[in-house]
Amino acid sequence: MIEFRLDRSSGLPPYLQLVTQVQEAIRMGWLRAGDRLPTVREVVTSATVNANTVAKAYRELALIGLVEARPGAGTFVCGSLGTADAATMARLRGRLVRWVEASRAAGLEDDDVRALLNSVLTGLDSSTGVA
Amino acid sequence: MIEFRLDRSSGLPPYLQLVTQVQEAIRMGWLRAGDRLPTVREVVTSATVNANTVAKAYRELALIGLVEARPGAGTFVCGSLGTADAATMARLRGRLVRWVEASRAAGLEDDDVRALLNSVLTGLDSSTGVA
Amino acid sequence: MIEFRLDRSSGLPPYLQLVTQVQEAIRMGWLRAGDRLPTVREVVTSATVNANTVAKAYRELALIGLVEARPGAGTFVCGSLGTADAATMARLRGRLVRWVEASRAAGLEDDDVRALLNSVLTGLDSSTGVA
Amino acid sequence: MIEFRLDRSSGLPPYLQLVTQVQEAIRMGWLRAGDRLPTVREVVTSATVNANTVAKAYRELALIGLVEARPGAGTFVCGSLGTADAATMARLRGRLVRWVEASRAAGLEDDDVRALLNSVLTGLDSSTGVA
DNA sequence: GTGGTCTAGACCACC
DNA sequence: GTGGTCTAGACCACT
Repeated sequence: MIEFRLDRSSGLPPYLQLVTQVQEAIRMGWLRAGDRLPTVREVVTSATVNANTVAKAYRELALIGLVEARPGAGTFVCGSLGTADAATMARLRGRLVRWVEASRAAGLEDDDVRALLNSVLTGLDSSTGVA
Repeated sequence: MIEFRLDRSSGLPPYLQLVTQVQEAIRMGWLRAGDRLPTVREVVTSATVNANTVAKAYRELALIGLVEARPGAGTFVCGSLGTADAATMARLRGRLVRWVEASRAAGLEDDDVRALLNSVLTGLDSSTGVA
Repeated sequence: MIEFRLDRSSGLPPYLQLVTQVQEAIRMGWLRAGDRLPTVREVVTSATVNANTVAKAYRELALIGLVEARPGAGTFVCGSLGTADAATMARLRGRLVRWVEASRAAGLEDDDVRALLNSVLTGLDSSTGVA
Repeated sequence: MIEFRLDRSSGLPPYLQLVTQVQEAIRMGWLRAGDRLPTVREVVTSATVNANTVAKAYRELALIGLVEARPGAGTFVCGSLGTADAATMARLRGRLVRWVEASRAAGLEDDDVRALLNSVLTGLDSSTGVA
């Protein structure tokens, strides 16, 4: 069962954090079609957030088609966000874990690591500057 | 000179996106103490954003102490976000670039890549589930 | 400018009525890309509905991609629901108007007319019954 | 015997869909006074809906006076929703069928067709806009 | 002034 | 018990 963690200081709206975490869990294969999400009321108590906020997140996931709400029964995963096969994912994850360890050993904080990945993904290069 | 990019659909408030981008540029070494940020007016035209929004972002950066506004002259970087030395950074970046290439070759989207890094940074593992 | 009409006794949630009416207006060509929807607060006063309800409807339209919300500016149509060309639509509408007139002359109420269309669209036939 | 079809994504509460379908069947002449509705249990199995939901729909129909529950025997149609005589109805239906065929040939979807009828019934005209 | 989000609490529909 | 909607009112971000 997925467990939500809300970062109140991130600036990202709580309901979007919930949406993102479900998407990531599906991406990572932690949630699969048929799995049940925690009930709105469970999230309310575990994440100290308002029921409407959770409902909004679930509804948005339902609109995207990732999730299906069955009143009286719960909310169930019904879509997928395709990544690679399990073996490939494990290999990539292993390489990434080692790279993160090296980065941390070099003194990088998590935010530095994220910034670095961000710059690589957006094609920004240290030689050209930012443009 | 840093060039800002706003993602209207990210959910993150524009002014926070500006703040983040300056921080990342400093982290990456693209901006150093003494460098001038673009004027509010320049950002307004290049990023189609309201002047108040840019001013708010600069004010926030000044509060953190990363930036200093010199009336009449502009806004200048005056702090740093320590990472590693240039050589180490280049090496780490090189490894990361190759890893990203491998990930993309395996069919991963940018969001998949970010989710994967996120899960590694937060210590979440595919074997343990989400907790 | 579209004007909303809410039917409190229809059983359809008010926010869905708003969504539907915008969709229909776009379908009919009454609203086109670039047109502005009434502000949330305008709808609140004209349709005696809560601001959150209107916001929910607008947000749903934005998620579908039919509409774009520009904070501080308003909500604007940015998608289309393709029907036929204007001439064809006018011809079809003309035939339908005459058919409706004939139906009403025969004593049919609006609900009868809708039921008839419904049965034709769903392929139900008077000879086979309902199955 | 009427066969119910529930559209889970329509936003209309299931019990109201059942009510509407009985009304439409009566309007169309598929159900007449004395006809028996399927038992609650039959509907439950055929339409994958909860018994309470069916019971609620039947109760609603009884309140309107369209239906009568005879304990131990079943639920029977006992009212009518007057339309025209059979011959007129057949003629109108025939014209409508041809019109729908023309509309579909022109590329209209069912929702387009419904929107068009709606606009004609409510007296909205493409020339006057929406008011 | 614009839309967006969050909270609170109520009621409904469904299982 | 489940999710869904509506209301009310507050605060935020943006133009």
